[in-house]
Amino acid sequence: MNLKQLSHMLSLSQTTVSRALNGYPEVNEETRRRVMDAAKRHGYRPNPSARRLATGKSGMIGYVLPTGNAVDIDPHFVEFLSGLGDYARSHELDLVLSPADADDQETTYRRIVANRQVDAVYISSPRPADRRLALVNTLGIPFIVHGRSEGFDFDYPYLDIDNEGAFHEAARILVQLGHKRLALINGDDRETFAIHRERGVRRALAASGLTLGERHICSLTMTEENGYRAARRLLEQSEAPTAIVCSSLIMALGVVRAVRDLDLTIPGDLSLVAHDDVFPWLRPENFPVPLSTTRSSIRLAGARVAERLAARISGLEEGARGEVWPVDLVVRGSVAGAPV
Amino acid sequence: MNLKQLSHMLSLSQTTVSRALNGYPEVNEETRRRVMDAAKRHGYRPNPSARRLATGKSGMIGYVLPTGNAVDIDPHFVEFLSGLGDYARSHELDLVLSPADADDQETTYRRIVANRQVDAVYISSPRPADRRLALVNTLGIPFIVHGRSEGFDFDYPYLDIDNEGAFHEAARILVQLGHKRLALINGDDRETFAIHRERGVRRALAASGLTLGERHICSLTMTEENGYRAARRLLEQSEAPTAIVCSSLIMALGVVRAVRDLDLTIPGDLSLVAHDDVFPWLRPENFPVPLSTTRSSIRLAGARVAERLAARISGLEEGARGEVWPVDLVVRGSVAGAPV
DNA sequence: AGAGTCTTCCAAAGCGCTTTGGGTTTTTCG
DNA sequence: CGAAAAACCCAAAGCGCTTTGGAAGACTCT
Repeated sequence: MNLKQLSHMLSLSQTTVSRALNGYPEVNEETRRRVMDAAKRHGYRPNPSARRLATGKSGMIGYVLPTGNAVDIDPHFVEFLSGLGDYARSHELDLVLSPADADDQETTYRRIVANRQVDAVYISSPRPADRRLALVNTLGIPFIVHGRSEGFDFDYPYLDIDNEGAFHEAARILVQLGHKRLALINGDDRETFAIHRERGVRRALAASGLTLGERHICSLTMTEENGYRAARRLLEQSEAPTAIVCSSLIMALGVVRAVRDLDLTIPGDLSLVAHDDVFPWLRPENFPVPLSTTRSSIRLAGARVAERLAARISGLEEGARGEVWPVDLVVRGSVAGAPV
Repeated sequence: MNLKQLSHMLSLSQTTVSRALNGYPEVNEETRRRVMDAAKRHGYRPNPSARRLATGKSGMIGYVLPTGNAVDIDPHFVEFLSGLGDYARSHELDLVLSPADADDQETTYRRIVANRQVDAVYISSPRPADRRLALVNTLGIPFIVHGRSEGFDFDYPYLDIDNEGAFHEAARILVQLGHKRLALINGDDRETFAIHRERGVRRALAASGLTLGERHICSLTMTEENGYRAARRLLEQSEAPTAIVCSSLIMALGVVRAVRDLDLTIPGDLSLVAHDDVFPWLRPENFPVPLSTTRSSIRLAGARVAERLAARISGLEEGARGEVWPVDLVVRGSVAGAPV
């Protein structure tokens, strides 16, 4: 059932039927009703390929997926996706993942824009002066960044959590509890979120005249193994920290294991706070010692990004509005006063 | 730069240029070279929307993503995606995720097929007599199932691992080590993989005249917390198992925690084997006691599914070939003889 | 040399929709 | 009551590609 058949069936022109269906004003309400009705009754759905060719709009949002043999997709991605998908579903938006060589994403961005494959894109895990941002900005496709970049002379729309504030707060509490030697187990410090977190910790320490020593900071991809290694390295040195702030729950698993291997205890010998993105399958309250966390649902972020993307596509949102979400600090058993 | 311009520029008809570019035989090799050359030089890329409208092919593969407020996307998904994306990239295939109400995926399948949005789809986490399978089969779109269903009177193409064999082997080893009371902590037993795993364990036990008691089997979604709960329930009963076979590494985390809470040890009091899908961020050899596993890379499966999907799209693969991958049993420190 | 066969190319007809640029009616209003 | 303005509808021209159905010329074969 296509437009031609439908319009013939109604003894109307394709123009009128099309207009009626798309809500244009120059059609009699009575006629519109007739058309809508017939369309529904016959299950008419405009062919998206045709519509696309005619309008250039695809009704899809895009994401360039960095791939490669040595490239691992962040497990956070799937949670973000849950939220995104949840919103997208209710608005009949599809998501197209365009896999790209992790070292050359530009080609792919250019392709999907040139081909008008998607109406908007989102960018995640941005770095300072991230080239993807500059690119997408000049290409002129609607976009939203999940996270933040830095060092651009233009503004851009983004959704981020207050990483600096969260880690500032976590560190502040620890300092208040008497800890003088804090350590930070961070994610890859080429990414902005990690930089912000470090900044937050440093600022909290500085407020009490403390510093974050070179040997008290680790930046690694967020795996259990790296958490373990970092913790071993930190805890086996002479000036071992009495508190650790950790960028991920998965790394925290490794920290806990290291602490055990070293016959230390939490929170007796070490206080631990980690960031929790809220995975359904791993919850901080279920750690051997309930884990204090800075918490922010990455899933909600996904839904919000989708929402804003949809708004930008339909022209409801304009400009370069940045949105920063506050982060909860949830104190559980893993923090205590500094050992004497 | 479109076809019209290019062909005008070459003083050829659009027909000829199109044919030259798409490798049709009825064009002079000399001419073809000229065309190809000019196309490359001017960076001509056929408009996919137009091509789509004309051919009905989209160059994309689809996946219907079950979503909903209470629906969590399996963290395995992201690993599978890594593999899929890795292959897709090298073949300029995009993946479109169509979010659907988890309770009504049929509508979405019908839509993407009717709209010819994708050239093929894959289906994951199938259940026995899975309706999606029957649907997709009648709709006539190329597809591949990752996993297996059961109870259909038609064959279908799939890629699965030998879940039954893997768990049979794991249980067999444990029995050989003298264990008489085995337990199984399984995933959601409405899914085929879980059924197969249970079958494997039962078969191994039966071979030695043992059985898997009602109280020695748990089927839950694969979270750390559920692993913990299941283990507690199993280990606190009178006829506590001396060995557990567990369907996921994430659940195994919970098992380990439970064992500790109960002041038991692995492998002294309990032997443990889990299935490992090979996550980059959580490795069995890094468990407190290195974990024995049945191992199969879900990422490789993703790549293979993409490969076969591509083959089916281009007509290189036909029929309903099923492919079952063997699973490695990797024995590490977490298994030992049954306690006396 | 004429008939038949390849080879090489083309004009034009789709694919199914949106949108432009008018035409008719009908309504409004001085 | 006649003219200007709305209201309503249509034919046809795209969007950019693929593919059908030939046509023209070059080659082969008897």
